[in-house]
Amino acid sequence: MSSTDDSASAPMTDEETASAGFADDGKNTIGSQLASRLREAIISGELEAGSKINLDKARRTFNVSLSPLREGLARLISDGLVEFQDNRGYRVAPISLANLEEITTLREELEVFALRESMRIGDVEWESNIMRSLHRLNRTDRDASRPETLELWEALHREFHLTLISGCGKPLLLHFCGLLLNLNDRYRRAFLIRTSGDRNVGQEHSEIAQGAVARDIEYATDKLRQHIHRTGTNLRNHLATKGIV
Amino acid sequence: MSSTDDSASAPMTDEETASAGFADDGKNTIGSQLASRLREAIISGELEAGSKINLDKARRTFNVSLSPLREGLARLISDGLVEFQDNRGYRVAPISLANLEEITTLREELEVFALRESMRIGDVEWESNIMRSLHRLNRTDRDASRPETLELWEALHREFHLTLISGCGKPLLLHFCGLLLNLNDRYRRAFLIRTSGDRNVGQEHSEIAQGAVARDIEYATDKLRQHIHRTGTNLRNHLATKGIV
DNA sequence: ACTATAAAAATAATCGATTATCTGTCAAGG
DNA sequence: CCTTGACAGATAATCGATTATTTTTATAGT
Repeated sequence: MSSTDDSASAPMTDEETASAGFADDGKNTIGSQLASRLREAIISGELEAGSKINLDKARRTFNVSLSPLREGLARLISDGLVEFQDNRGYRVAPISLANLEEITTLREELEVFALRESMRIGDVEWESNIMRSLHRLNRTDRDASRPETLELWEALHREFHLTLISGCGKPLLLHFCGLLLNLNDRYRRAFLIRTSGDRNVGQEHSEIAQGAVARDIEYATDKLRQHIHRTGTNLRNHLATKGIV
Repeated sequence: MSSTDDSASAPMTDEETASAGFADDGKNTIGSQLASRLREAIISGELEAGSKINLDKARRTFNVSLSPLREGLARLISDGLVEFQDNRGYRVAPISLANLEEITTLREELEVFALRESMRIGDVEWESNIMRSLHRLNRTDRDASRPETLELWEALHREFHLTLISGCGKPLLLHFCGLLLNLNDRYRRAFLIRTSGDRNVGQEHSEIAQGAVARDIEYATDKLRQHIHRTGTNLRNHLATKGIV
């Protein structure tokens, strides 16, 4: 919980926006910056799942000292992306079929619960945010050939799912869902070059969103559950193809 | 996830058991030891909720250098017991009525789900562990007048609840439940000098355990949910008494 | 008096070097 | 041959000092 996070913040053209005043928000200390860079490196698969993280090598790679490096790695432990053992250092959290299935199951439980709660107590602001996130997401194509497109889509997708459940008024629950989303994204970015042809993900998102703002609890939660489940199934098949147990 | 944890480990008389060989398990590095000590200090209320943690003062108090101190604090962030902000340091996570209610709600959702899963796929080993934990717990009195008794009971209680759901085969879920249990315990130790007179907690635990090993899903999950809910209600009243919002 | 600004103190973050621990290798003994 | 133990190299953990940032205090101007 807490800690200066970022990932899919808000608009902002790109850079530090050297214009108005000074937006102090995000990545300040070296440790924070490293956490972001490492998180991205792990989720994108740049750092191989299960591989050991040599501190000295990493120190040189990122041009930093040990203290902030450890600081950054420590944060990724909270995210479940890095594992640690005393005197034996850090390693990128491994991936497995069982892990993917657990993530999918828990997403079905927690995200659906959070959506239900959001529909129960969410306000108009929440509704509006959903429609905005949906629009942004659906206006962005996920082109496998261009990685930068992919990253943008991932960020917007994550944003959409989090916005959907942001009305639930439960910080801890949102935290858990955010973690699961993170973990799940790693699998998608590693194995899903394209979504399976029989799905229209854009429409799935639209249906969920519309059900949510219409407060049709049964409809919306059903659609969300199916959405999560399908993604899980797809990913499972891709994993199987690559022979991962 | 991961990281060398301890809290309510296993038997062990008390000390490091200077007898047989060398049990390398737990608290090795200074950072790990600190994490344990700090965790205990926070849960027990020794470190006041919401208070700032001055690094320099803490460094002198615990007779350590900054590196391991930060290391230890970083781990407690994962536990949700400490909050952090760039350039502004650490503070003990605050407590509030809303927070307690969320913890209770999530425990009802997650622990009950984990129990259901455990009953579905748990093996005989799991059943046996439950009976053992139950017996240990019920043989231990919770005497408010002696703090050391209290700590032992807390450890066994935590152990019981975790054992109950340990058959679910879902590491992430168990991790979440462990966090929630931690957070919840802080409230109990801070505000529940004695359990309310109209409860027989020992019997509640027995009923849950018996239902679990008998694989009576409806009965066991109902009892667990009620158990968690009652604890939440009790704590809420105590908080209200002390004027905490 | 009240705000705004600047200096000073307190505090957090980082660095480079040192110390402790682990891991693999190789030789001696069985 | 296989196991055991000592050594050496690699790696992680810790320290003390330095640098950067924030917070407080003091000062000047209105």
